[in-house]
Amino acid sequence: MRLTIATYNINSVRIRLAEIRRLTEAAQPDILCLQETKVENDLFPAEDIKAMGYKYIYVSGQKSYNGVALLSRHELSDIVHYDFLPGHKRHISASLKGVEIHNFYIPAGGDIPDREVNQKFDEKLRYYASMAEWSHEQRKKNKRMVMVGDFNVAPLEHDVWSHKQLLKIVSHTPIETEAMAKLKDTLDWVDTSRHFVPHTEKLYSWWSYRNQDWAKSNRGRRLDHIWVTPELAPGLVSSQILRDARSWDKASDHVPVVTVVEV
DNA sequence: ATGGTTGGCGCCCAA
Repeated sequence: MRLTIATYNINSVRIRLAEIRRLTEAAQPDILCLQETKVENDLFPAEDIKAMGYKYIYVSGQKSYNGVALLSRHELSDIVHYDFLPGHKRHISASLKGVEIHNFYIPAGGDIPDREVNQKFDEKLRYYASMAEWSHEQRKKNKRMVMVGDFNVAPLEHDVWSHKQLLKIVSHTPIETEAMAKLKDTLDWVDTSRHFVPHTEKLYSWWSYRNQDWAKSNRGRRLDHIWVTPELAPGLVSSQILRDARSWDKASDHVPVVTVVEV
């Protein structure tokens, strides 16, 4: 079976329905993983999403902040919510044809890259440590897995517009990129975007709202990721970052990442 | 070096 999986930080699901529709028409994902839905479960716009062809909807939401969702054309099983940071709805997972799909919204970490003075930065690093511990445990299960989401870290030199200028900026500090590398090593996760694009080429999935002309300044970062376990890598067909989505009407500051894999 | 914008909520917080 050929599976198309997309991840999209939509920064409020209720005001971004037109953008979700555009993505579903452009990429036709089987499974669409959303982050920052910013809505409680009973207020989730399920009927609008179902009208786009996503009959199966699984959500873990809260008021105002965070919130994740899995939208699927196929019925999923084994819905699980991890609670790595109590009170924050940042994870939902499910299975399809023996493949586990995990959707994460990893904490952004605030502005100051010092865990002693910034509790949010400490929470982010602890979140990564919890994920690494969890991922390491999965070795025993020997399961095919996909992990997607807004990981809020741009790991490589060319995942940011200026490596040198961002080394002290949260999302690209060495302590964060090392935490992500440690997580990646636990299961030898394959970064599907970089599987198809050389590490020497600039690649971004997020551009700040605070730039007057995002395309002209092009100060992007690659914060959104789709990883697969090694046994799925031979089945990878394509992976694309939908840069054009940044110029859609009422765009999110993130754009979707879409990976096609034979499972 | 600083500030810039967006969304949700409600006169500020998080990103």
